[in-house]
Amino acid sequence: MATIRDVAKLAGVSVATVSRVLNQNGYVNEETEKRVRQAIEQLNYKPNEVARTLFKKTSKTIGLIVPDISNPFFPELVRAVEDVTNIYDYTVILCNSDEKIEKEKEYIEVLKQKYVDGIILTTNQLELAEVSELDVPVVVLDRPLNHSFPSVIADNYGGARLATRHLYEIGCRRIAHIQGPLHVVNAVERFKGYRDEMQELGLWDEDLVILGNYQLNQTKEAVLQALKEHEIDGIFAGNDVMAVGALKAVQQLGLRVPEDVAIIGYDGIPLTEMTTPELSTISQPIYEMGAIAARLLVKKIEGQPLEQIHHVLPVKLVQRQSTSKGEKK
Amino acid sequence: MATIRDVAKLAGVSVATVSRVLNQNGYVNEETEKRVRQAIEQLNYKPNEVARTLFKKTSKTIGLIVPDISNPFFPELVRAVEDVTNIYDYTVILCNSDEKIEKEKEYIEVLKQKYVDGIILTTNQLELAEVSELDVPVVVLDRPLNHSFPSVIADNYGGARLATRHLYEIGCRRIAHIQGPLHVVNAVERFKGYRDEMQELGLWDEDLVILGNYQLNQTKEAVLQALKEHEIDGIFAGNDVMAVGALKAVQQLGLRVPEDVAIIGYDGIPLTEMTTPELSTISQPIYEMGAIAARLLVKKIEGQPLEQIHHVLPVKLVQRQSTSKGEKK
DNA sequence: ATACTTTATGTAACCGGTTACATAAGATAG
DNA sequence: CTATCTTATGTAACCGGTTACATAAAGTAT
Repeated sequence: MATIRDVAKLAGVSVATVSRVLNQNGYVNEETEKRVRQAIEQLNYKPNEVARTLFKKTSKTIGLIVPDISNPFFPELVRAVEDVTNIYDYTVILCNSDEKIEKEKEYIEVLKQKYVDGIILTTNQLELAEVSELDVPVVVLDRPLNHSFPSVIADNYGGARLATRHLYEIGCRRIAHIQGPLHVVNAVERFKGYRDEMQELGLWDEDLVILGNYQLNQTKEAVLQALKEHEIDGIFAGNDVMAVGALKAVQQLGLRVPEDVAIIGYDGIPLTEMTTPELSTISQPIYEMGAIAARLLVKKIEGQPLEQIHHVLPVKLVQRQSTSKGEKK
Repeated sequence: MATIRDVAKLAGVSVATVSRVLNQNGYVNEETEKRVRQAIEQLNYKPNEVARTLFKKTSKTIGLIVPDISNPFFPELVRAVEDVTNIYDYTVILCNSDEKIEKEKEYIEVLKQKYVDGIILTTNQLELAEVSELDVPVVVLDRPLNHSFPSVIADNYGGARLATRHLYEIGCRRIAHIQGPLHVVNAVERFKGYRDEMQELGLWDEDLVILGNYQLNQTKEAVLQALKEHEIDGIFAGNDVMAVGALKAVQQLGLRVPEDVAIIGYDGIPLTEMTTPELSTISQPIYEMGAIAARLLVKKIEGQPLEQIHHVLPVKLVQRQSTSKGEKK
């Protein structure tokens, strides 16, 4: 691997001049520049990014901490972050935290030691104190953390009300909710939206709340149980995977979707189009969320002012077969 | 941020001694070590990984190039790589190539400039010449590239024969194959397995080969077309997503799965359990593939000998409802 | 003609670690 | 008692870039 000193020697100039050519700053004579570029070409010289990082304290790398890339909600988010940061020449270090605070802390430490320029965090557990100690730019994605960092989230509460109301409007009156893990802020927000809407509709009944863990099988079992114990004609699942679990349970009991039990999920991942019947869902602008977070982070890194710190993106109802009963209004 | 010199000053020793304490090499007096550790504690000193990288030329970082993390086959693979490399204290830079040779080359260049210790490549387009110029350890994952690098792949050819034979055994005689993109080596291997098995069974008919692009909608359209033009009672799809496309097409025509048309996919992603009927598939040990590749890479980086360079993992038939016709044998 | 600005280039310190080499005291061997 | 080894520590070069500062020639204003 050729170094800048090799180039300098070959071109008959000092390293400073080569550096000036590379970075296009300072004064360099046209002739000299040509010679330097030739030397670079000839040696196939590529500047060492690590040396540059050490001096400049900026690595053109960002950290992205997600709970689990295998959760089908995240790949698209990650992809968006990668796409956008790449435009600005950043690479992405991917970290899976499994929602474990210990892993998050460890990763943050490692990322700092590697001089990442910024971090996008998808978490809801890290304490304000911990995170604000960070001296790197941070953007919080998908989970409201607190108000000191720029954030990008979707309207969980509103989406939940929308889903609940939709089930009501197609005729459901005994609407159950499969709630996600209680330690996940978004799951709680969605629950609140459901609860408030149900109360407003005068349909609230706490027996209709089913606890899920965002996984297929556990949800299916929980829903089987619930369907046996309570009368239910609509299910609002806290995410799409749990909606599939509900679908499986309903079908297993020989009930029809949506005629006997209508189902709506949450997130709008591609999976919802693959089931039979296709699942209605509250669709979040997943890619856009990632893209906006990435843009915010880049701006923050580059010291540009942010016009808007907190972004709450709208969600939208996507009605498919699982809530299309014809006209039972 | 405290540096090693700050620590040295506070502890009243030289930087060399601090370095010795940190790296546990060379001689250090017990008393001295205690003082140094105290100083480290007091200053909350964390060694600067970049400076270390510059000198040691190893970054404890690897690059992972995949076609597209949004393709549901890859998240689990990525997760496995992350899990395993993390055990050995590596972090992972994730790169999406979209199977574009230009992006791959760019990423490889950037990764090298960042002194990554190794690269895991999921590609089949990069020429031998290009890749062997790399002076970093490389492991090829999921796609056979050539024989100069360690590789981890699953038995695509065998899996395809298995799938085809399975359809035959449950009574199908007009077995179509949805082939993946022709530039993807795996897709071609699967096609060959299908073709050879069909020929051996005396059922080969080239009209039964449908070209898919690994996507849902295009596949569905192609299958609708094929079902109208040809008699078909079994479909072997080149991946699971295309199997869902086939399922949609069959159902849209009012045909029953598996009674009228049996369907089997390939990959074994979680999606296959979420459809109705659940999809039979050829299951690849996805997580294991990623884990093995990661272990190979770490070994290569650390200069350990590899007992085995090329790993071809077995696949297995997972029979579910989409190929369970009762006993029409 | 003098003073100041612009252009052009080089020297060397710096970023924050690691380590080869030098030095020296105490332990052990012959 | 001297030679050699082990233990302990420091000095300074090094990794490969960037840049402050110095120097000087050429251009421009007064």
